[in-house]
Amino acid sequence: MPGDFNKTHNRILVSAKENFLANGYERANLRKICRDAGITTGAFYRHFSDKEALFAAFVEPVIEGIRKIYFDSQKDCIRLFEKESILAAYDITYTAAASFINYIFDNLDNFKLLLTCADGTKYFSFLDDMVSLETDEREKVFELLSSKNIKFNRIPKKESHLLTHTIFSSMFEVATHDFTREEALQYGHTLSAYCNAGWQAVLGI
Amino acid sequence: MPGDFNKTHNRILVSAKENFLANGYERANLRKICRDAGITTGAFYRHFSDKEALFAAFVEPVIEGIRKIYFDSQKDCIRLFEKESILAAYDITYTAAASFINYIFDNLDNFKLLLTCADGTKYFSFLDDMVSLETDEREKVFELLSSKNIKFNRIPKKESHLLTHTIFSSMFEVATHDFTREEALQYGHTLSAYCNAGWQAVLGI
Amino acid sequence: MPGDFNKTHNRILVSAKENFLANGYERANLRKICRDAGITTGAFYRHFSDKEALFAAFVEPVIEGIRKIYFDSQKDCIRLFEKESILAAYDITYTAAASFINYIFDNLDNFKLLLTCADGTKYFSFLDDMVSLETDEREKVFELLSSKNIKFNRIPKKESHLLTHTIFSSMFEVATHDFTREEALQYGHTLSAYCNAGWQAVLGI
Amino acid sequence: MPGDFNKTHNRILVSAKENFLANGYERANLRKICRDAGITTGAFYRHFSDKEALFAAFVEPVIEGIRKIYFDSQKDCIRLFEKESILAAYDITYTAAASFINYIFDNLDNFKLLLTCADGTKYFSFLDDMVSLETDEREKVFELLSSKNIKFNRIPKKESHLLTHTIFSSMFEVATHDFTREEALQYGHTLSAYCNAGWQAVLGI
DNA sequence: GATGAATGAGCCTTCATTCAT
DNA sequence: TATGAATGAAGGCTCATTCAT
Repeated sequence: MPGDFNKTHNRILVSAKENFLANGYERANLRKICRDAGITTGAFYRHFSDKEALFAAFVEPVIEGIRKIYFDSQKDCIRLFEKESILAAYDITYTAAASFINYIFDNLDNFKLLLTCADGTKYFSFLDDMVSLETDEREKVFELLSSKNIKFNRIPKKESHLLTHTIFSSMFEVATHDFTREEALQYGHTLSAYCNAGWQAVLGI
Repeated sequence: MPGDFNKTHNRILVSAKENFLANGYERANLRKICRDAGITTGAFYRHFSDKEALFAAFVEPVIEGIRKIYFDSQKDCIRLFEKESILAAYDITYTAAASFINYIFDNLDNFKLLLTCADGTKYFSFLDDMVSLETDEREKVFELLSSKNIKFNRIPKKESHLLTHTIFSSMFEVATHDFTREEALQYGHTLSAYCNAGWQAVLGI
Repeated sequence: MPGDFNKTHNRILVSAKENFLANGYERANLRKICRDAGITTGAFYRHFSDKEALFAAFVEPVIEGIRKIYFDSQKDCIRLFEKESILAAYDITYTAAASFINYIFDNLDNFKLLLTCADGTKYFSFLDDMVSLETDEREKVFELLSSKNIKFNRIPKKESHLLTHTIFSSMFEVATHDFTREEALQYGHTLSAYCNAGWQAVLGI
Repeated sequence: MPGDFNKTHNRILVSAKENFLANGYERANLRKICRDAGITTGAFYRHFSDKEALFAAFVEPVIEGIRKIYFDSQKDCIRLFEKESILAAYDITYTAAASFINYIFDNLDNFKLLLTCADGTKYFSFLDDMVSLETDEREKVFELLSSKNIKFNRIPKKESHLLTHTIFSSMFEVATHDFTREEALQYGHTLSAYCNAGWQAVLGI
């Protein structure tokens, strides 16, 4: 048996995805994953260094991916805000939301794993990490506004964090609530409107 | 030591809370909980029928409590909406948020357990259950609006569910982000403003 | 609470009988027995030295009783055989069976305990002990027959033991197969006929 | 030691047989069984799904086997009885007993386990199940006799059950009373004679 | 390179009995 | 004398990982 490395590798991934999705990282049984993949446990360790590395294979690429999308849209946002106006920045959230959602749907299962099955791995705080990222950016925007002498109701960073959590958690949840891509994109629009209105009400701008 | 039931019981609770908070329900080790409480594992079972019952002792009372508060404020909301106007109903969200947050802070650790350590117990879906409750109520309000011939942009139930998730998850998160009660109450106000504006934008009323 | 010793003692017995009958000696839970009896485990040890002593309270008297009945009927049997004939001895088995069965029904629950719930106690071999007793007696009868020059087909002691087992086990089983006393007595007659015919066929007398 | 599956498997079986025979199913300690087999408890579960499955490995094959033998000899018996006479049917019991006893001796330890160590498993009622089987068959024979207008003393089913118990229990007991195969076969003959005479006496035919 | 048997610490739970109060 | 909390060893079972072959 020449054991086509790639074929085996893929069979492991297929089996692992199924098992992780069904039971979560911790409750998923590595030996069952191997059994379902038609390999031995020993063979597994030729493909992945351990259970967490297997999980990482699904999750790390999309973390990278979504962060890249985030940073890009963040840059756009800042640029727009500086060159044009807050309103333009608000406007761009619709596009940003669509980018996010499209990327999520391009990698749907991986996001399901990341968002609902990561308990017990180092990725458990993914969402909160994204939120922290955005909260920090938002603080910078607040500084910018202040430096431009634009009056607004500055809220504590803690509040900003939780309000931000709102957007991200809600956007990612389309992955876990059986939305089609179309429904999700539609929802992205609704969510942007909702959040933009919310921020305007809270900040006064 | 002849054993004072209440003292031991409390020591178990203290130790359990610590361990559950630190590791989550499943990873928490019952024997360590006992060791930390200064008793043997055998003694434990005089106090609780099993590990899940121990967890339930923290969590069940506050589930009951918060549901009661929810239903009460829901009734108020409907009454106001019917007797007066939507705006009055929007207004009441500030009070409702305060009630929630106060209750959460009256039972802070229990909510931390419920919200972040319940994986592996039957309480894991608490938040989503609350959201489903509220989503159903919201559907009823939509019907009411329709029956009153009030024009609004009715959104799909799925979207409503996720938007609703936003509020609850955000409110409960004050329990897990080291807010003081005052900060939390202040945030409750902000969140209400944010969400009210959001809903108005989305529904068009 | 003056704690009427006898009342408590009886409550323990009632509870124990129920629990032993339902689960057998080993699987019966002493703390449940105490709970059902409305006493504490500590109090129990004032009444019985341990779990086995509690079981013995049911079982030892009837072991004594049935052995006495056995020895009495055995004596009668020998006497008859010596004074009269083998046939007379065969005849007396009908009376002996009736004595046994009546005694069993006078102490029905105790025999159920002894016969079906004694696993894990020193009484587990009660039936076999009875059989051994009778087998030894039968050997003596065989000697007697030989000494009288009565010809018969002497069978190995081992066979005698198993054949004897037949009678005892079958007789005791009326206790555990929901016979009424009348049905059992009737069966006792049938069984005697069956066994007498059997022995005659086997021994040739 | 890289582990030879079959060797280990056999070591487990050897150790398990010893421990089950010595202590019965429930009191046998799985960890001791493993220790005696020279493996860890974890290794055990590669070979058997649980403790009961280990016990079943001994016992299930011989339950199947003895039932097959029973049904075969039952068929022969009915055929003979219909084609020839009751007497022929009585005659065949000698052969049937020999078949049983030979099969028992071909699987001696397994029958010891089944007959004396099965308490706490689902096989505890094996003997009674066999008896019920035979009692039902006997009822059919009674019907047949009636339909042929053969006069006989029909006894209650309850009595028939207990009388039948006699044969089976006695036959199986050769497994647990240190008979050699020859002694047992000899005893099988005696027992058949005994029971045939018994039934003739009781039924009047 | 692949196998798969073995590891071994870990898990929650049970229970007859003891003994300070 | 009665209480009942506590003992503590034992029970069956799980599982990611290792390593001789």
